[in-house]
Amino acid sequence: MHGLALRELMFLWQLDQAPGSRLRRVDLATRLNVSQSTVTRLALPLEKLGFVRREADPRDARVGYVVLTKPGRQRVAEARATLERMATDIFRDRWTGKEIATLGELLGRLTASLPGDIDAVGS
Amino acid sequence: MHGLALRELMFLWQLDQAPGSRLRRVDLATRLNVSQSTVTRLALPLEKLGFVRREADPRDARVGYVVLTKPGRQRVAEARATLERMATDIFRDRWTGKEIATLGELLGRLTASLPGDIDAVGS
DNA sequence: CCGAACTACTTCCGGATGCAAGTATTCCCA
DNA sequence: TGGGAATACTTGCATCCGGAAGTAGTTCGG
Repeated sequence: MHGLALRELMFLWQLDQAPGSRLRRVDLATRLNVSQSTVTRLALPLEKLGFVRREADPRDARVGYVVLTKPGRQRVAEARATLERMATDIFRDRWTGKEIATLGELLGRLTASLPGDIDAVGS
Repeated sequence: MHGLALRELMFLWQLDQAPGSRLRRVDLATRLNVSQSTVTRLALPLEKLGFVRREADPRDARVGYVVLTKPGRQRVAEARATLERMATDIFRDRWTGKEIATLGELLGRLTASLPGDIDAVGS
């Protein structure tokens, strides 16, 4: 049918980068910059597809881990590869390494100096 | 209660910049980078608040203009002022004019070279 | 002058998301 | 050590949005 939505790839990718391929749901939410509800809802289909699996914490019954399965890791590798190809196509022959670095640095500083919510423009 | 949402300000702002303070709904959608449905829905509350008014085209009965009213223009001016204060606060003492210019130029080139839809990552 | 193609707009539908409320569990201190 | 505060998570609700479908009107070729 189709591949992963970008946000699903980011979801799996974070797990792939995490030690033990596992993350608490709160931490995953933080790293993805989304709410906990979103993590809950994103996880469901990925569990059904067998890309992630739930695990409980033996010490703290509140926390639920999301852990990347073997098929999940395989899937991330493929998706990352095609995403990297896309990125390469975008930048090759149009951007120098220095320009990319500059953009990255400026964007980092910009997000750092931005307020959390600029949605409401005072009356 | 509260002020305008950012997207409502952009809506009114586009009208303010347009010749005659009026725009066809399609063109407004294009300038705001949103769908026509969104323009329809955004316009409704703004009409009720009296910031914009509908007008028909005498030549073409299909098109509906959105035109900025006098209170609307007043409101845009206020909101723009506070938005500019916010922007000034963000950049002052942290960014040089040259850095802002560089960021703007790089972002422009980036969006120009980006594909429309990168939401699906091929299987 | 007629109908097909096109255009402008609205409405309906489904997807995505955050927040608030609810549940369960753990922490901490008086 | 008992109970309020804090934490992790899920679910319900409201909002926002784009695309498909529907309506109305215009254009153009034959």
